[in-house]
Amino acid sequence: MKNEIITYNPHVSVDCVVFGFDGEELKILLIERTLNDDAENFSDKKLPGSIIYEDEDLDSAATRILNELTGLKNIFLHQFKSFGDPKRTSNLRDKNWLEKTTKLKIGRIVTVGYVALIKIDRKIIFESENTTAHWYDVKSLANIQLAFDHNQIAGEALRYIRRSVMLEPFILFDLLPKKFTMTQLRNLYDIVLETKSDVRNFQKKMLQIEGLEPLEEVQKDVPYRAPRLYSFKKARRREGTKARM
Amino acid sequence: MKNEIITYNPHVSVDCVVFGFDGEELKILLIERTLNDDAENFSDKKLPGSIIYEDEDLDSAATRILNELTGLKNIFLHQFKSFGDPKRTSNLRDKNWLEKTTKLKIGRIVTVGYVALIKIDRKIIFESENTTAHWYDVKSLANIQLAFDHNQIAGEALRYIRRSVMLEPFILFDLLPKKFTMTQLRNLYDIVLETKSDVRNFQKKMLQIEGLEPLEEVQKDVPYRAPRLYSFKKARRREGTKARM
DNA sequence: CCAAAAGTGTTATCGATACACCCATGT
DNA sequence: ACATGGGTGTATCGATAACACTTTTGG
Repeated sequence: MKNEIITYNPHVSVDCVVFGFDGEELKILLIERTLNDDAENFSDKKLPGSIIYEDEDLDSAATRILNELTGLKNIFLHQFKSFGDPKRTSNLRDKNWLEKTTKLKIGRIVTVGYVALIKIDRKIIFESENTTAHWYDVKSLANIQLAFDHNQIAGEALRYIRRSVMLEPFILFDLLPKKFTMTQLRNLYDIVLETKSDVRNFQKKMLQIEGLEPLEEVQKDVPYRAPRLYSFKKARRREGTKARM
Repeated sequence: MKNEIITYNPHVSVDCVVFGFDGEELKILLIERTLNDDAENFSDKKLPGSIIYEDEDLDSAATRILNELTGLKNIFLHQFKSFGDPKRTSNLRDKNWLEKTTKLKIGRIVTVGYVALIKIDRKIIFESENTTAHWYDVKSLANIQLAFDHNQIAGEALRYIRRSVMLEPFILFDLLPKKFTMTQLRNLYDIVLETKSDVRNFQKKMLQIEGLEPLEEVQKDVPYRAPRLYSFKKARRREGTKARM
């Protein structure tokens, strides 16, 4: 009876989809997962994520777990969707890995998805005890088979980010260094939204954003005309824009 | 040890925020909860929701549970946010009620929030064994203390719907009868977004929506000039609108 | 004929788009 | 001097916003 409850009762985890931008490609932070076992040795990739603690809020769990797996601190994580397909943990590798690492018999896991946009030069602990974290091209996700349903989760996260960028393009500044050029910003925008922006129109549109300021400074060491740098002093996030008619 | 796991391990529930519109006010579907008990007799209100089954997807659980509690079928429920504050079930009344109704010792519950917009004349089973469902003014939520964190969940649902209406005003047609007047549509729009739309501009904007069609028919039995009726033939939901520049 | 709500058009402004040439720098 | 990417302005179009009088109907 009690045993029955244990398997009945789902566990809850969080998974963090962390995006970065290296100037060329949109990147996603993945963790290498390895299992050395009587049955099998394998190594593949997954999103940073784990089971939540007993007495822990979802947001706090996401922050804690991302920190434990990557060393990242003070990351603004935003919840975007939960995933609860009962078969999402039924792959045999996933089952074995879960039992080894959690030491629990786990019937099913409902996971809460979080996204973050971070500067790619943030210090990440790439190697910890059992895990190594690395940046991968978001593009390449189509060819990588991630653990669990993490391909699906990453895909939903990307769609979520796209929608957010359309509404509030300034969130892209989180992915860029403190000082950046208009071209970098435009490349990023176009990569995320899969668009091709016109250089002049893009400039006009971006300069309307409160807090985006041109600096009296240009990029160094470029083999052509040095582009101007910009920075974003975040004005308080504006309140819910109301449509009026 | 096993016992420890039982309390450690959170349960997962879904809660459904169902909105309707009676022509005057935005309404929310709530369920009366009663507990008659040695300790206390009380009665208050909550969102329709319950613990998910072992082998059940979140979306299916939401559909099933809403049906069980209200008789509603074929309702399009949309997941909008999950709530996992460990204290969300710690109110004494909520604890007692949970133990009585679920017959489980429940440590904590993470709940997944769903919203639906439905026509208010849909047949609802207002009385079932332990529950009675009724429509309440959304306005009045400020003065009703719902069970658990359901005030917060309802608030987030409302904000979610507002954002959705701004982006895709045609979702409002789900709240209106098959034939409706422009004034009804405008009232609804303004109630949801807390705006005051200009009659003429509103008409122009709405008539751009593909699928919204004026009928050769007017409302009957009104003590003034009879307004024209409109209907919405849903063209396939348009695909993700891409921003281009 | 009065009260109540329906219906209807024009103008001004703003934001979005399309588009091409000269400029600064390093080699 | 040349190759590379940087920087800049104008004209058009469509969407939004402001705004007021006449029409229909029931009582």
